[in-house]
Amino acid sequence: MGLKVTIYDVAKEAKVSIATVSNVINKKGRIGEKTRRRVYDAMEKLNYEPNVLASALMGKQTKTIGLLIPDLANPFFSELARSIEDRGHELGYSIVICSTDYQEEKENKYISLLKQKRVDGFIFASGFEKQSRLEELMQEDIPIAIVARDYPNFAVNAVALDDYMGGYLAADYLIKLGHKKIGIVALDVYSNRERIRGFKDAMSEHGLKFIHDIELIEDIKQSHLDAGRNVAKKYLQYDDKPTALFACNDLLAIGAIQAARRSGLYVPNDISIVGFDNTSIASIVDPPLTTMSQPIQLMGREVMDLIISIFKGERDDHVRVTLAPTLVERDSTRTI
Amino acid sequence: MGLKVTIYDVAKEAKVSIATVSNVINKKGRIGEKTRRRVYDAMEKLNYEPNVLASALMGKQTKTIGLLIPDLANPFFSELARSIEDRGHELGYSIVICSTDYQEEKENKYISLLKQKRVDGFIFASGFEKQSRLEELMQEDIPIAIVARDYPNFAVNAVALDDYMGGYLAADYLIKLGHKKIGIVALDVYSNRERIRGFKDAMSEHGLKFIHDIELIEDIKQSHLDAGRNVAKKYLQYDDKPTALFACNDLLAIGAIQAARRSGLYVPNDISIVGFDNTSIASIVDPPLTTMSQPIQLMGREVMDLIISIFKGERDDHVRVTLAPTLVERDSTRTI
DNA sequence: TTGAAAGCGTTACCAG
DNA sequence: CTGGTAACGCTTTCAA
Repeated sequence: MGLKVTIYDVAKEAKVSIATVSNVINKKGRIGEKTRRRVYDAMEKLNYEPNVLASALMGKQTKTIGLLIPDLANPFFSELARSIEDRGHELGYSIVICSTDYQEEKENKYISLLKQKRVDGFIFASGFEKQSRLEELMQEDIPIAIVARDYPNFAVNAVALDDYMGGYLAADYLIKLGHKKIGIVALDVYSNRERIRGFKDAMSEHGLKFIHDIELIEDIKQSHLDAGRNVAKKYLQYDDKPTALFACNDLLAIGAIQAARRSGLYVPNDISIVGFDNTSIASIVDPPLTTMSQPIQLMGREVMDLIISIFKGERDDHVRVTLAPTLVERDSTRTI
Repeated sequence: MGLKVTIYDVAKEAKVSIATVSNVINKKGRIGEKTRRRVYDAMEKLNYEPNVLASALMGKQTKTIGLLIPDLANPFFSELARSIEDRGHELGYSIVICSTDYQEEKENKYISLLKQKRVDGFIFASGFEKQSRLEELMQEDIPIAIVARDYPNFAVNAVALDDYMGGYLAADYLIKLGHKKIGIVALDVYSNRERIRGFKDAMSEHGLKFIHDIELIEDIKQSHLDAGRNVAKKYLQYDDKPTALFACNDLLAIGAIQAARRSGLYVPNDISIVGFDNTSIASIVDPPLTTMSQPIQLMGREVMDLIISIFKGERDDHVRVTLAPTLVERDSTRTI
């Protein structure tokens, strides 16, 4: 009475062949209504659970997808992973999650491990991902999709945020609030650079430009909180200090708020700060953070749907889904 | 040149039988040094990756573990999942994560799904888990381990926090700070009740008792932030209001801080607040939260090691690992 | 409409 | 020390 009931047991119980059982399970071929009933009853009675391994061996899907993210403990990625998981389960897929810590070595190890386990495909949620690694997988005909990260000039299925637009909207908002002297707190990664580009363009359109050099944070692995604090601190030491700061993620923004407070400045009275991502902590901190919202739920859903459509062979061309960010206004900003 | 290189290809390349190849892979039997080399060379040359599915079909492990948690987007659980994932990977296991949202229905669905996929075992990180469901799995001889949740009077492998001690220590700390009138913000779940029991006992030892009735939050699925805010608000409306609040998790504590602020009270000057869990948000909020720390890293590591030891058959008795919480003092508390 | 038999890629047992 | 060969549980022709 254990795990050991196989398709043979069901066949015997229903007095049919295993082929028939297999067919009714997979709804294939034409099967008499009576036999179908008998088979279902037998499965029910024996509490039969098909062995996914065996059927996967025969070429069917494992119904499992590998998800590589930089760090599951980071709220942005855990929320994203959750939304991917949700949509995956809806569609009958399990997700195995691997945190790469932005390390190429780990990434290679996980990819190889998951390949051996015959996952049906990979979702890469930002991180290290050498382009060559992706190309290898595509060569081997393993479905992959990218989320929350863009590979410019590389044909790959991806759903990404319109980072440029996010930066543009953030700038637009701040400028409308009357801010002219604005500082940037950002990491040296592609998405952040895009956001800055959008931000800069919006400023230009209003005849504004940055009064201080932008210093990108190069060590991506360090605490974003600390990094944000440090960069903000520098800005606050200028004689001609900015009246607003645009931080390229919420953690950075919170670090900036802390830096301000430590310099005896009040947010938003003395300085406005806008973040990026709208992770759940944005509404928890004090003051609640005005931030550009990434539609995390939607992104998760979209990548999942994207990779499924690849499974189904619905596309051999490559799609790039671009989602629009929206501004969520809270209390870390004010008119000047 | 794809995924399709099998043990047969390796055998042919190395001019040996597949049995020999299998043996060198699994380091079984005695094999001549020369043939071993030839096999290794062949595997290397062909870029052979063993098919885990096939070997699992033969009774070997899938090297995959199912992890059921209430909600991956909750920082406590994402941090816990991360630590489990880390230890798992070190030991060669992949983790498939399922968020149950405290719903029995989802839980059943995931358990059945993962059984079909032949995971080697289950880790249950709190949540719904009917005891009967666990018993079923144990009957079927599927290894299971519990983490961050205790089943009193039920023989199961578990690593849990000493909740009673956590409550006791929190009370002890607050009392030493001079607080006598203390309120409780907690959920109506086993762990929280234990914490309160410890808290109460510590108070008794000092001849203290609660001046207001404790109202547990019954709707566990609602936003903890809101719930904390509401409960705290009630306390703050009493004429004889408490000078300190003990919240049974960090989110609740943050809700309490917000309630205080909205009533025009300053933390910690007007009221001290201590949380529980020491999730990463505890150090981010303002004021940084004094909280009982759960050793999340250690818990993850311990459950993983526990379930592995079950795989190895190192124990047929049941173990309960109990970890001690420690107080992390930040700025949400002060002497009275 | 149903069933027999040939795989899928491994491991395990038993000869040689 | 090495190699046949029978499983493992399922899907898929191809006949009947």
